[in-house]
Amino acid sequence: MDTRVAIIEDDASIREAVRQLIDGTRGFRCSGAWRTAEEGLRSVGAAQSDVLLLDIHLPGMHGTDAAALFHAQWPAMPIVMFTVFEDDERIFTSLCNGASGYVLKKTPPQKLLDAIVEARSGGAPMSPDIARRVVQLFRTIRPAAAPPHGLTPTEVRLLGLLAEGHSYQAAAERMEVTINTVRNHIRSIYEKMHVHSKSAAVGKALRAGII
Amino acid sequence: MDTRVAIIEDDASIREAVRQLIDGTRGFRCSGAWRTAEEGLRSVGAAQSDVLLLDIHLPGMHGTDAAALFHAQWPAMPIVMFTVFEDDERIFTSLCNGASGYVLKKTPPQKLLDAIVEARSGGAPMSPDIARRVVQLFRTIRPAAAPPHGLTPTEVRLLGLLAEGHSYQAAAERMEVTINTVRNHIRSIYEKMHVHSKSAAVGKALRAGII
DNA sequence: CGTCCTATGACATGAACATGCTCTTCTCAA
DNA sequence: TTGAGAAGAGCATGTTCATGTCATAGGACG
Repeated sequence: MDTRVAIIEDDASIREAVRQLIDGTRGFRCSGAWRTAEEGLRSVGAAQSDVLLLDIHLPGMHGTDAAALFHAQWPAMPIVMFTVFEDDERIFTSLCNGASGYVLKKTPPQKLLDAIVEARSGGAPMSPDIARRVVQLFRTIRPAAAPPHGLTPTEVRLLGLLAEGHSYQAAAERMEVTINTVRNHIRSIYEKMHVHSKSAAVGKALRAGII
Repeated sequence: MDTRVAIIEDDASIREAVRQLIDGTRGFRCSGAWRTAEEGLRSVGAAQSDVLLLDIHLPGMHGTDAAALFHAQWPAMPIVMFTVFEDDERIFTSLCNGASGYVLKKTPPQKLLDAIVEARSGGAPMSPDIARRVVQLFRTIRPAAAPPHGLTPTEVRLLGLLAEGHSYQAAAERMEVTINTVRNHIRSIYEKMHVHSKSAAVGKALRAGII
């Protein structure tokens, strides 16, 4: 299954260039490209995207704010900020608002594709400069460390999809496995978390900061 | 000029393997390899290293604590944690203590060399899993502004019970109403929240800070 | 004084879930 | 190199859920 990428970018030439890069690469497909966050918010859900590329400087709502709305509505869809800005404020806000990656527009095409793949597989793609700043920002803050949960990455991803409201069948399609495999993962999640229902697992996972 | 790498790692076989990897690669040179942080602290300065590879599980002082001492004494020398641990606590402590990278021991040799180069050039090399965790830690410090949700107190209470894993029947008993009433409340919760399942409602409610 | 909203209760039915088994493949550490 | 653990896949069975439709009673509001 192709990786479906949605793009929100106001500069038409950049937008089309990225779209062509994505549609022109095996294994990738552009599921939609919009000029503003507002337009994307109305359409990106229907587009069933795996990853969202989100510009920051947009007409209307800023990308940093839009990230929060997209993340609230589709928490399982990784958001990769795609911008020229590399100031701490925007990086910090974006990541706090739910973005999972942050790549600069000067990133070469292949690296951008790598970042999309990394984001889809649950990673956190960042341009080197950004990664450095993130680590530096880290030293200035004190987030609460989550306790170890013993869940595998697959199980965490599945939990995320369940929290979004997916059925077993829908989650299986997203994860590209059969429903039986999903059942088994759920089974081990329940064992590890000591729960016996989807909603209990989702509740516990969110409160524990696992997802 | 070669990139001079110092290693602190208690496992002799790993230590020697890394030393050979580094010394066997053009452009890299091992400037020293020690078994404990204490030994390293006495020698690494003289060794004039560009990058320090620091294990966490060490006899004597832990790598996470040692990072603070190394960073205080040689602030310009990037420290890359090199470990099997990927729990939030150790990641968090290491980065706060001055480490600028965090790579897992399962990292393939070429990637490890890449990480060293990236660290030397001011970057923040991190294994994909680690980068993901770092970004997730960021999200925990988001100041959540609770938007109005339109749910009645009864509905919120019911949502709380569902999030704890109660079934309709169990929730009905807790609320001292019949299961049919619970069904009807759930129905209006779903309408207001635009969801169609318990887990979706619980997921959305927790992320929105309703419960 | 109607009427909108909330809370309450009921019945029915098809879909989704929870959990009991068995099985293969792969990786990694002992 | 063997064995444990994780991921993946399948099947069966009983339970719970999601949603349709219908109904009564008490506040709130203009």
